[in-house]
Amino acid sequence: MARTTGSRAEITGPLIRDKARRLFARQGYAAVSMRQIAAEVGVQAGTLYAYIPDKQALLADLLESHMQDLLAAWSDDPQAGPLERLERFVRFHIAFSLDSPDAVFLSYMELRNLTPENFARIADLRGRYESALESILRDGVEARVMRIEDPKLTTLALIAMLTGVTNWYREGGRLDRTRIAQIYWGLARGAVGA
Amino acid sequence: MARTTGSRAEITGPLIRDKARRLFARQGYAAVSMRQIAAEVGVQAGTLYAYIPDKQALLADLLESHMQDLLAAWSDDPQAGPLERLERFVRFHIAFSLDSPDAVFLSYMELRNLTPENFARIADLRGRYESALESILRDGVEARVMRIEDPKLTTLALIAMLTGVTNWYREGGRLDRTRIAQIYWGLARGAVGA
DNA sequence: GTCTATAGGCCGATAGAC
DNA sequence: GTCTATCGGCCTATAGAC
Repeated sequence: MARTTGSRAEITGPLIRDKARRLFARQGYAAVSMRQIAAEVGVQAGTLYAYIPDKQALLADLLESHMQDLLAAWSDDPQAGPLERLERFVRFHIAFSLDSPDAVFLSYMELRNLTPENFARIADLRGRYESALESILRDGVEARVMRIEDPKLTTLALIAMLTGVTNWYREGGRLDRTRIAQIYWGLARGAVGA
Repeated sequence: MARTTGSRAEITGPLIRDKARRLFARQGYAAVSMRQIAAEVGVQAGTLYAYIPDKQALLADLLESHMQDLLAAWSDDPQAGPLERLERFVRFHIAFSLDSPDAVFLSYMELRNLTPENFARIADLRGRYESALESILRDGVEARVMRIEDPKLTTLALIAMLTGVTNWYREGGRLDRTRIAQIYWGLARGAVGA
């Protein structure tokens, strides 16, 4: 079966998502036009609509699949002690954030540009991720290896602190990834009173 | 001297800034149109241009005056001990953030939509604020009342953590402001190893 | 699968009346 | 100081050719 001239469907689909993710993260969803995305991909604007229903669906898809990836990649170890589990969470979150800085940045920056239906679905996924950390903190308090005034607020505070890494991290900067993770783990451990 | 019919210059100017700040914070700079701002203010779109040169200048003005306010409001006490100074900084930052959540949110969300010239000016102000915290941390390490692996990274981490309060705080929520400040101070104190 | 062309609309900003 | 009217441009999304 002959291929249509110029057909590159196998790469165009993922490429649209990659380029859109990058542009949305750098300029913001509303500031990026479909023409810009198309130009980065190397197709005409109309072609994008063979892959996505509309711009909103593209954003929702990027955010939802990021949250799904994040949840799928995280696995708690209920056998381990709370401090060990927290350390794993911190290192996991930092590593994931540094591997996918655009997706992470986007996912906590562009929730407000989702339609209510899309927002609800993605906020629910985010809530599950937060719960994963919160349960570690509650177990740590119960086991008396952590001192935490308010586990819910501490969860949000720790995630905000860790996610902040995407605001300043640049490849080849002063600190390497292992060192950064080490420093953040020290901060988190201290914050929970361990 | 008779007033021009409908003239309300004394309130229109500040009102434009107030409404723009709110809209930019909620929807993002690029997603808000001048017509939307004008509608909120209660004037026609053209009228806005009697007060501001263009949309970009409006954003830059909001961000710059916020940073100026922040810097003017913060006063360190070099006589006090590092821990006392850190506590004051944490409580100040939380109080300021809860008093002006839109401005704070905007100022760390919309830097990317500034022109390079505006960005440089405002990033410099932000840098001064970060330096205020960093010098406290360095003094704390020197006085051996804090244990910090990397004062620069810790500065950014703490500010990200504290500023995160604008992401979830709602008036009349579960925790009151004093309680929130108390909890964050506990987290910060632990994070710096005190 | 991708293109060209375009519809229909909203955008930022300006000109000039009152 | 504010209005109305409008310019020129860019936007999302679609239609139809190849």
